[in-house]
Amino acid sequence: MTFAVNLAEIASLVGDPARANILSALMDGRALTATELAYAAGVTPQTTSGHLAKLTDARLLFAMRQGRHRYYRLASPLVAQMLESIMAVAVEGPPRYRPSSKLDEALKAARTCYNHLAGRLGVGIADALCERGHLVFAEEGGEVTPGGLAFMQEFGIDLAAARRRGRVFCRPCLDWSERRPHLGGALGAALATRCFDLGWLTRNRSGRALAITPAGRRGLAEAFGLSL
Amino acid sequence: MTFAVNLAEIASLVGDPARANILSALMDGRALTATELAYAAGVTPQTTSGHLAKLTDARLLFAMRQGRHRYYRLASPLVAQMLESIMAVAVEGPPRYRPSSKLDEALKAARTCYNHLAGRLGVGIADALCERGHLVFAEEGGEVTPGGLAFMQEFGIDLAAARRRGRVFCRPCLDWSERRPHLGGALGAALATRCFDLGWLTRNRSGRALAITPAGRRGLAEAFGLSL
DNA sequence: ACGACAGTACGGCCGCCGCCGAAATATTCA
DNA sequence: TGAATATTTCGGCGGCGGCCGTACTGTCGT
Repeated sequence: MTFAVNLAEIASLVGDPARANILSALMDGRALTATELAYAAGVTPQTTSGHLAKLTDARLLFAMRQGRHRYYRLASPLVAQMLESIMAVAVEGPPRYRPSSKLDEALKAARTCYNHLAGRLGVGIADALCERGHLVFAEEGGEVTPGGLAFMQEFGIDLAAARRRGRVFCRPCLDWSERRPHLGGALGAALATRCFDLGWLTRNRSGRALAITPAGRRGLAEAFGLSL
Repeated sequence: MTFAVNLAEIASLVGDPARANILSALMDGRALTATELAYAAGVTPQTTSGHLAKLTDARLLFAMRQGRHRYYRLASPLVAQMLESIMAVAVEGPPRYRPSSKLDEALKAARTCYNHLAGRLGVGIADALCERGHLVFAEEGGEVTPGGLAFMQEFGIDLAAARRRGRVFCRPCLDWSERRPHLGGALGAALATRCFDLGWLTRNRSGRALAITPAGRRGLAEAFGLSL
């Protein structure tokens, strides 16, 4: 049962609260320093250092030195996908007492998921795209229609660059707060990037929650018919 | 950080070797008794009982009494998907010494993945379907073409019943041994069931590995052009 | 060169949790 | 009813592993 051994090994790495916090903080695809992660994990830097070493050894994280800092990021989209799928199970979990903090509320509204948009915003955009026939999620995996490609192009997305990334182009990604799919993959990432470039969305400092700017409010309403 | 707490909670449940063995044994979607799972986990029934209680409390497993037996199965396809995604990360993992046992070899050749086909067999079938234009996995999620639907119908699959299941109809599922997608979702399950019904495949006792019958060898060659 | 800061080893403490043996409860079969 | 089997509960043992304090190695700025 060598496979199950590996299964347990990876899962137990995620299974520690401090490490789960670290991974969770990296879910937006950014790279953070060891000290920042120590703060996110809620333990001392020494302890964090040990955790980071374990996660890096297991190839869940990738570290790059830059001066006297060490930036850590998730090793691959596969890792982000794994964390998402665990989240999806976790929120379905036992009917426990679940006090929803203000932070959680912000996360539910709009956040990044690895590098694409999630939360009510992400699902809303996906819904709008589906409704207009730009995207088909219906019963199968997901596909962009020719009309959808044209729409994306006009929206300012470099489709050729997105395809070149080597990642899955269009992936439905189960949103753990909305329990419905939003747009992932390279296209989802490109769409998110474009929204940032347009100044429609800004990252909350130290968090995955996103804020929608006034311009974003207008733009999203016009482009996708969203009223937020 | 209430979300990360749940993340760690679920992951740590999977992170114990005994429990990972249990979950792994249930990955084929069947329901097994506590004693069978004790054997699979490699621990005594008492210990297993404790593990099963934890997994059931967390809604990873679902238990149903039947006489003096208690049958346990995965609580939902979501759980199976989570386990798959952890596996996917695990096999990409560190370049450790990985002795491939005979059992592993059998698993790599053909196995069930929750309730559809995986391993070289599963990937081979998916490839054949793609090659003939019955299925499109290329860059996006995955979709069955009209021709594919007709093929499935002719193959003896009740498409209406498959659609009614409430599950995703056609899902690409990353094969952790082949590292390429095979056919999952309700359609994948229906296809697997049909192969069993035709007597092409038989389950290995106490395991997810599958054996291909002589009739199966002929049938798979004829229907999908597979030479195994 | 020196101090400040980021990050990393080392050592010891402590608590959680998995493990089993023994025994209790439940259900079937004779 | 009584024996057999399936499963659970309880109690105690043992070890792994996370935690921090202390101390060491780099790297930057002045």
